[in-house]
Amino acid sequence: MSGTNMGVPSMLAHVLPTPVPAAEHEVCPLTDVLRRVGDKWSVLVLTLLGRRPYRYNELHRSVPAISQRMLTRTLRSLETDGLISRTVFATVPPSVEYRLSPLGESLLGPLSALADWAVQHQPEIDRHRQRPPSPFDSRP
Amino acid sequence: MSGTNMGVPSMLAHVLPTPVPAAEHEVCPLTDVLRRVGDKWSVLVLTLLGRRPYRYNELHRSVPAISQRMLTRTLRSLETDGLISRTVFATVPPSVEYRLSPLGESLLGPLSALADWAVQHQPEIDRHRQRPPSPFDSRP
DNA sequence: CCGAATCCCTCTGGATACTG
DNA sequence: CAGTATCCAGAGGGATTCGG
Repeated sequence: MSGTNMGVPSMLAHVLPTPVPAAEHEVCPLTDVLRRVGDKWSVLVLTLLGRRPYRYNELHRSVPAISQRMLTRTLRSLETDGLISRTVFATVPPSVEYRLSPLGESLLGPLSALADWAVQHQPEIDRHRQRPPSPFDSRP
Repeated sequence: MSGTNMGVPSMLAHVLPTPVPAAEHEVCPLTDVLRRVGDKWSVLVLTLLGRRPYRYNELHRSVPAISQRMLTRTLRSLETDGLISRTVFATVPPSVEYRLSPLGESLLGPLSALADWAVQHQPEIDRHRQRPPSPFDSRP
């Protein structure tokens, strides 16, 4: 699945219709996914659910920093996109189980590849960020 | 490079210190990259620069929908993180060339894998999104 | 040609309080 | 237990204008 790196150039060709993408608001599927899971909490939740199913408060305890509001919103949107499933058990008190859908599981692979890249190159990125505005790289 | 899917669970383990990540504002390297490149224009610019170097107005012509302000901002931040390089040629009129850095090129691989996933599964996601709030999946 | 500066609007996300 | 409802601050992003 495109795992083998065949040389870098134009590997993203299929998401760039033409050299000049033309139309108004580009709907790039890649950017769509990036923004989808690029919010503050989705990756964290997906990663936890990648291990095992969780119940709502169980997730909340595992990620104390998230507010109830944002946890709910994150779970709802992940469910809306079909990345996770939500099952209500009509017990007393009620319990709700969240788990990764097959679609969500299939996303973990590519995400993991990106995560590998991230941890590997973060030092280099950080070095660049802390570098002052650069004394201007110009050539006559 | 983690391309082979070894069974889904805990593939992102290295970005999850413990089951309970603890501290205040989690600094997840993966989320950091996702947000970095998940803005509106970065992927598009990176993809173009993945083909060949571009000059400023050349990029602007290739992506008419982007404002000068956002193009500049996008290029600046990509440069700040070391993903692209900026070279000023002191000609008249002046010209500025942007090109992918080696770091930027190394990112295209993982991004491309995610792009493949995106185009492959987008129909399924769209089907889910258009599905009404679901008649409640509950079990006693 | 390659930007910087300003204004303004929207969307994200946090705090807090309340409910079936 | 598993959420909703409100309010509010800050970042993202567009339009427009000006400058070296």
